[in-house]
This record gives sequence, structure tokens and C-alpha cells, in this order.
Amino acid sequence: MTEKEITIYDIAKILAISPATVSRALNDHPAINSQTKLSILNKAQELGYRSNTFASNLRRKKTNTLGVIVPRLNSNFMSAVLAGMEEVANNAGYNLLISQSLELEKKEKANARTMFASRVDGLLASIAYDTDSFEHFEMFLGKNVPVLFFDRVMEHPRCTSVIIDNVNAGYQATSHLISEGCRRIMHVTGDLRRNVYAGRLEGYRQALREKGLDPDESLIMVTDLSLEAGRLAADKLASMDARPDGIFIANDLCAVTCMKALKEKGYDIPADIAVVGFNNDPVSQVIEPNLTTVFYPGYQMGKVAVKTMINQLNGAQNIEINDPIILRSELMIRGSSLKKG
Amino acid sequence: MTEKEITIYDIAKILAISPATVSRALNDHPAINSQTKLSILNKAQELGYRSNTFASNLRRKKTNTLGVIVPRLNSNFMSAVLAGMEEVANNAGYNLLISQSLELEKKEKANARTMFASRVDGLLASIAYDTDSFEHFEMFLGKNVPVLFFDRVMEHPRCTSVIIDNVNAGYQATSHLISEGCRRIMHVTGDLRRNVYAGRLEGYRQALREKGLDPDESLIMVTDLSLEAGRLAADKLASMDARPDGIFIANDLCAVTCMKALKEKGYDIPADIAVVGFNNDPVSQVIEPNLTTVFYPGYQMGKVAVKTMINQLNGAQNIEINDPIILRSELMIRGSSLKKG
DNA sequence: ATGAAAGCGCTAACAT
DNA sequence: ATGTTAGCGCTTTCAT
Repeated sequence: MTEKEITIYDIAKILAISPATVSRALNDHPAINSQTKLSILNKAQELGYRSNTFASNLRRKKTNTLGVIVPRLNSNFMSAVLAGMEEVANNAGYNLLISQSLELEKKEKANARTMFASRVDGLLASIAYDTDSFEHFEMFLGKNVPVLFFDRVMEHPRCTSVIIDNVNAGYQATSHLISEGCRRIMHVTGDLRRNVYAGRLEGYRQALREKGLDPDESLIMVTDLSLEAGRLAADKLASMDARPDGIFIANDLCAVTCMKALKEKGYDIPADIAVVGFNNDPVSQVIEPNLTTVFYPGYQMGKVAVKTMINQLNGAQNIEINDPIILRSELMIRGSSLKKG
Repeated sequence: MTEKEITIYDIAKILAISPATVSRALNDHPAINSQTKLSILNKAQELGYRSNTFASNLRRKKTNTLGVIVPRLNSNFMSAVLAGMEEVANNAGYNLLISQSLELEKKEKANARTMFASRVDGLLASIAYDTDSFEHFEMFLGKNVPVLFFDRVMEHPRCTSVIIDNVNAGYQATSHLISEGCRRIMHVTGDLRRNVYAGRLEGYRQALREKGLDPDESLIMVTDLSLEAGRLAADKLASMDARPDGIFIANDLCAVTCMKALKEKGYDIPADIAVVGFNNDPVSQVIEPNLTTVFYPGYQMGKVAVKTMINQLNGAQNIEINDPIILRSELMIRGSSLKKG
């Protein structure tokens, strides 16, 4: 039933030339007569030839595939990252093998193994909440397959990172709250093993210290940033004696749930309590008042990550020099934090 | 620099057996002595052997890769679908090559070409808003590569579909509004070339007719279901002489924006106007009042789609008998539609 | 500018 | 239960 696949031998035979010439023509080899090349290309087209990537991969020991492991696909941010990655990858002739860890180190490891077995040329990863070990990435380095981290990164001398300046973003968010008159600012964040959350917390502390506000550790709440966590944060806030007048939450979805809970409790946002989120998720513009948040360039991050990876694969990039690549983020000021108007 | 890759020949030589035996052992061939198998497996492990999928693919003319094309990755629904697909695929030894069309037929076609060139064993697709042509799927069928559609499907005698009963879901949603006392129900939907939207509209009409309510075509609004569309829907509703008392919107995100706009205009939801959405997106539980919506089993849909595909690939499924597979959906009744309490 | 030929690593038909 | 062998389709050195 299946139509026979056309190979370069078929084309060679018909054109009475050698397979080598056909292969060269198809790969745009310079030393091929342009007439010959043209006739080969035409014939290939006519016969519906498609190159057999396996034979090619087998021969060249390259897969032209990049593995991507993300915590979850279902965020606006990740979707933007992937769109950016795909664009650059496609243009450079690479495929993407994408998988999600669902925030579990265990699944992340399984994904990594699959990628390894598939012999991806490079691996791009953003790590799960609970990942501690680097071991599942080590095997790639062992085979000289570059590993690049983006957003949620691991420090490793041989791995490049593409990130935003989380410290600065946290600093901006907190400074903004302070400048709006907040003096007691709560911070809800995620697993501090992850750079993104540790950084934002650090920025929060910096801003407080700089303005002479004493960081009160009881105002810091480490959660899983789930919707439920947002509700819990509101409960905690409401139960405090010295009630906070501002709250900085490291994730918009969580922040939105928190806002909702606060409103139910009768708080006026921002008058009673100002709120700042993180991610510029669409919901930030759905909730009322609209949520002040930190935009971060997912699309660009995806593009930069893949570009960097491909440069490394092409040897254009010195792998020894792998300082983190830091992208700009931006505080989007909206109603939820504007006490002063 | 790169460590030498271990092949079955290396293992064979060390163990003084033939490569064929090694291959069989590694593939769990029944006719292999369990002692031999064990020693081969141990040695493989010890040497860090990994099978070369290209050589294997080349030989077997199979890639063990399924292509997946979705409109967008950034929805809760799609992310659930993909998680389901991944689980089944991984367990069956298949990889997933995932790409997004961003709702553009043009990109969908480009994605399809990439998948084709990558020789995926099967293609799973949910089609873009504006796709008219089937041509980019035809090439797969030409090579006997099965194509399965899920959620947003195209009718084709040789393609299986995995869907929910959109007509029934639309019927349930609308009937619910009617039973809550609504008499003039607006319907905001997406491109009617897509089964999901056409079906929901059909269900809406059925429910109205059944209750003796005359479907008023001016109450039907075809949009791109974007956030902006939600605002426009609210504007339209407010501008109508005979004002609707209920609205059924075929997408939660759009519904939420619409609700927000309605509340700004001073409408009381559900008293003035009852709202029903679609998808059971997390935002449906963030907006106030919580949004009544239709849950639909993404995770299960993904699992079923891949299972069906793999069955077809294994010849276990008769490809000629490909009635659509219909999954259950469920109306989640919440505050936004409860006029009667 | 083109060709001959070897070989990438694996699998499967056939043989024992 | 195990071995022999051919070949999947391509790329690439070496020759011409």
C-alpha cells in the first residue's frame, strides 16, 4: 500500500549520474555544476523525494534536534518561550523535542533520559520546583552535548543560562510598593532553591533595607505559588496583628487568587493593601483592580536560548565563556498598587 | 573530546557473541537465554551503551515519533491534553514532536511539512481557526501515515477524530440558562468552520427551539474569542434594545473579560445577566461570581488520542472503521448563572 | 566537477 | 538459542 520512498539512488539512476552527485546537489555543495544541480533538484521535486533524516543522522552523527524540558506548558510565559524557540530552531533547520516535568524532579529525570536516548544535539531546560540533583544533566555533558538553562536555572561551569535579573525585578517591585507608601510589605514566593524565587526575595530585602525598613522574616511566606497558596496568603495576612499594607507575590495566578480572597474579606485594594504580582499573565488584566506586575520577555528568552545553543553547536560560541545572558524585565504599574493615584 | 559511543559490536566482541544476539537481548527477544540476556544487559549498562535510534529507525523504517500540531500551547486544556499524550506515548516507547500553529493555517502547513520531513509515524492535530485546506494532511495519507484529529477536527474518511459532543455541551449550557429563567440568550462563539464552535452553536439552537424560544440570529456573535472579543460582546449586549438576560460564551477567557466589562457597566451577574463559559479554565474560579462553564477532559482526550493512534500503527485498530471517539463533558454550575440560587 | 566505495549501527531473514 | 549476512539511505574521503 505504502508508496515507495524515492532515494538518491533513484534520482541518480534516472539522471545517469552518481548518488554522490545527487547528495551534493541536494546539500548545496559548491563544487556542483549549476546545470546538474538544477536538473537534480527538479527531478527530486518531481518524484516527491524527501531526504531520509535517519540515514543522514546516522552518517553525520547529528540529529538536528534540540530537547526542551519545561516545568509546565500551560503558562502564557512558557508558551511564549516555546514560540520563540520554535521560530529560531525552525529557521536553523532544527526540530524541537518538547516535554514537561510537571514540576517533578522524577519526571524531569525521565524526560532527560528520553532526550538522551534520542540523542538530541543540545538540551534546553527550565527546572522543576523540587529538583536538587544535577546528575540527569551530567550525562549530556559527558557526551559533550551542550546543556543550556533558561529562567529556572542551575549553576554549572559548563552550562549557559538565559535569565532575567530577578533580584532587580524584585527590587523594583518592592521599591514601587514603598514609594506608594507601603511600610509593611509581605512577600509570597516559591521554592527558594530556585534562582527565580531566591532572586526576587533578595531584591525585596534589598529594597527594604535601602529604604530603612527592617525586613521582618515573618512577612515572608514560602509556598508552591498555587491558587490555594494565594488564599492561604490572604488568610495569613488577615490574621496578623501588625497588618501588612502591601504584598508582593512572585506569580500572577497566585496573586489573583489572593486578591480575590482579600476582597472577600472586605479589604480595599489598593487602599488597604497594595498588590504586585509577577509574569504579566493575562489574568493580571482581568482581575479588578488590574494587577501591577513584572513583565518578562518569554518570546525573546526562547529565541535567545536557541540562538545561543545553536552558536555553541556550531562552535561559534566559546563554551568556556558562559556568563549568564540577562534579559530585561519591566514593572507594569496598574491599579492594584496605586495608593497615590 | 566526545567519548566514543558504545555499539552492539563492542558488547558482542567483549562477550564473544554475535551482534545479533546482543541486539535481540536488548530488544527483549523471547528466544534468548536469560543468562546471556542478563550478561548482555549488565555489560551494556556498565559500558554506558545507548541504542542508536537512527540506525534502528533506518533499518526498521519507523521513527517511533508522533507529530502533534496544536493551535496554541498556552491553554490549560492543551497542556492537559499534552500531558495525557506524553504519558501514553512514553509508556509505549514513542516520542512526541510538538508544534503550535498559533491559529494560522500558514504556520500549520509549515509545521506539517516539518513533521512530514521528520517522518513521524503518525500525526495528531487540532486545527487552527482559519484552516480551510486539507492538502497538508493529504501527504501523510499518501504515505500511509495515519492522521488523527482531536478537539478541532476535519472530517475525512481516513482520519479518526477524538472529540467531545459539542452539540450536547452547547445544549446543556443553554438549557441550564433557560432553566434559570433566561429567555433572551446571547451566544458568543468562534469561527464556525471549526466543529467545536459550530457544534456548540447547534446545541444552543436546539435548546432554544426545544423550549419554544425563537432563536434570534442577532443574538449570535461570531468572534475570535479573544479577550478583546469579550469586551466587544459586552458592548454589543449593552447596546441592544431588547437586552439579553443570559449569555453563553464558547471560551472561558473571553467570558471572563466579558463579565468584567459587564460589571464595569453596572450589570449584576447573574441577576441582570447570567453567564456560562466553556473549558473550565482556572480563571473561571477566579472571577467573581465564579463562572459556570463546561469542563472537558483534556488529559483523557490526550491519552485516548495517542492510544488510538498507536493501535492503528500496530494494526490492532481497523483503520476503515473510524467513527469519531466521543468523550464526556460536564457542565460545572457556579455562581455566574444561578439566578434562582 | 563527478564517481567509486566504504561505512555509520542496527535488524531480520535465513541458517544452524 | 545463536550466528551470518545483507542492506536500510546517506555522506564523505579519495580518486579521477
